[in-house]
Amino acid sequence: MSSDKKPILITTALPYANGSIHLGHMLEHIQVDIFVRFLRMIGRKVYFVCADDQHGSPIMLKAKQLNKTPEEMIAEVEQEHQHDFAGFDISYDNYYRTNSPENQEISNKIYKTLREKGFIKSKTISQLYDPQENMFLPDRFVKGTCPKCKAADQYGDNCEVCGATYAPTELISPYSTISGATPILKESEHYFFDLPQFSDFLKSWISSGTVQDEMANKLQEWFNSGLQMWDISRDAPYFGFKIPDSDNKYFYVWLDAPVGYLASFKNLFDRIGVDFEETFRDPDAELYHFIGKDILYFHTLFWPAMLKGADYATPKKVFVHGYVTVNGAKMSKSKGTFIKASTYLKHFTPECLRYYYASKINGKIDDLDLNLEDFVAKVNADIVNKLVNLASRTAGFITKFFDGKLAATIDDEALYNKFIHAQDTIKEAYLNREFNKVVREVMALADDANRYVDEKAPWVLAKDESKRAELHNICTMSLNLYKILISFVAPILPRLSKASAEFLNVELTWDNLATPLLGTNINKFKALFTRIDQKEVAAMIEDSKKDLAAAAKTLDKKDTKDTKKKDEVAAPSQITIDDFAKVDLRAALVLNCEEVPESKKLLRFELDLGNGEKRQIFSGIKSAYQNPQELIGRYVIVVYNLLPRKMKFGLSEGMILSAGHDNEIFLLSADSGVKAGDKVM
RNA sequence: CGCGGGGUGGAGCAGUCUGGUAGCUCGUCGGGCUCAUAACCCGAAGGUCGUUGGUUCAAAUCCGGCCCCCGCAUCCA
Repeated sequence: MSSDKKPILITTALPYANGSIHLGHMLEHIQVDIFVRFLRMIGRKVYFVCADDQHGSPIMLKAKQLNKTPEEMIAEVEQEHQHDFAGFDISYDNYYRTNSPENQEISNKIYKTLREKGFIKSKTISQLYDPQENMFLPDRFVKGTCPKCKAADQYGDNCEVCGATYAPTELISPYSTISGATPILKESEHYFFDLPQFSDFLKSWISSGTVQDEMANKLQEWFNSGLQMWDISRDAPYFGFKIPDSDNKYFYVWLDAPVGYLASFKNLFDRIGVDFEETFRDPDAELYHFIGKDILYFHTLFWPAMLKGADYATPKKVFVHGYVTVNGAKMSKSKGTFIKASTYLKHFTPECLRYYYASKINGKIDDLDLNLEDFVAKVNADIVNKLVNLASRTAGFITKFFDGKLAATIDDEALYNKFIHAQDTIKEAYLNREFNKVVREVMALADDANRYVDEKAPWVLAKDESKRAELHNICTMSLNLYKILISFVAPILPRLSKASAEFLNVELTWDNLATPLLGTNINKFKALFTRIDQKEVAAMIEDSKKDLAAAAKTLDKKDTKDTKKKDEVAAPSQITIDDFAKVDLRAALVLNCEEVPESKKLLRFELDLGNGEKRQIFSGIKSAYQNPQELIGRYVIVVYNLLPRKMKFGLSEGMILSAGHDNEIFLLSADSGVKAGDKVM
């Protein structure tokens, strides 16, 4: 951390205006907030900004689905996002948006500069085009049959069955996932950012300590395979900024998204009278980005190259962190561990999660496991039993016997000094973003403090009138230790520290850390932190399940709507007997059937297809069969010659016929007399 | 050989860079205390530090092989 005079410019990654904030996002925002609050506490000037990322095809399409304009939708989402972050006490100096005049202005300026300097090339490319929706299709909106293994319904870029990668144009019988229409090839002129020209610059930029060591290999991999030209334009219709001097071309969302950082700073600076250009033209500007490991590519290649090319300051640090897992596994919607920020806040105060995350944040890129049992234990044990207990167990004496006034001396200088000296270790840990060290250190000290109280046994002294002075000193000492500890964790627990400051009648700053509270008055002690209960965790999980079930329902509705539309377009066509003969249907005996715990729809079947042949098939009918074991022994009808499909939970070798409506789907079964392996005719 | 992270008493983690008696919190058991939000203090049990080979007087720590887990490939037949 250099040059103490310069303000530090800090960002969190911009959440996409396509969904809600969840506990994964919160890891980043809480982490940065703690860092920022600490920097402010030691007197550093910090500007901390974020924004919503609001452009791109997914936004446009989702808004359409919801029957809203993109502008309406992003405004609503932005409000929800801001509300969630505020609920966690994230102390941004500004939360802005990419769909803003500032962002357009800066994006254009950067683009024009890059163009003037010869970093923008144009090239005509052929791309799949949806003739019905009149739009070019991004890879993820094209599906078709894999050219290698002939598996059906594969995405435009790679096959999930055989793992092959290919261009969307190679798909056999491709279709648009938006309209269902068959895409056609259409030519279009695109603009490219000439990233390879920045190869040398990027290598030295990365090796100058801007990213953690762990990421070096990953980046090296990209250099080894050679940097590619980056397509920064998209054809209309597109929700974004029109490219200057172009006809119907728009900036790709990832071009203007990081510029959104600058836009947010500019919006803030214009309001508070800081010179934006001067700040960001200064090559020594202390610009720090915090990001998840998924968007490393954009932040360590394109973004610094763009800034360099446009003569802006490049980031000094890009801090990469891992993901949140819950109870050791990826967040899962069906398990209810995909927890939205707003859902969490209905059950717990932000402090609990802030503390838990802090206790595990180590500045590395490891994934962080939110173990819900551990969460409850740690919050209660550390915050309530140790830390707050220190105040709680001695404050009463001060109020009762000394009218709320603290004694005039520190009882145990050595112990007091030990606490004061810990500040160096703690400061260093904060600056290295090793909040887990901060927490460990503070808890070790809290143990010391509780031990001190125990040894001095103030409750014994309280019974002896002649020992009033001693009692006074001990309780004063204890509260002073509490004051130091609570100052140490103030960036992590802003609410508790605020309440404690009111209780102690003092302002908690880093500067007055070593100044003991002597002879001053404290206020009557009230419970500063409420213990949490495992039951509340269970309630939160239930809430998450409900929440997402509701979301799934509305989505399903939308899907049915879309399907209907599709059906109207492609009128029910008739097939020949030959077409039907291609489908090999057979009866099968259910040998075993069980739930797939991680899935919200699937059951796993083990089937006997006759002649000793056994198969595993997944079927999405969980909703109608709460007790899958009851299906064992039944005969079902199976599409025998369907290509196997690799699913998240294993290989599905065929398809079980079923029929249904809404979300309820029921098995078709065979009448008695049928044997496993019998053909349907 | 895609990349990265990890495997330390029942659970969650520190220690690994800079080899030198294996540590913290929770949980369990026993004891103490009763000021405190069923909180606090003391003690005990429990680990061949994934596995295997090597370097070394000495390896959780350094080097090589192997095994397992997780994330990046988003719930879908």
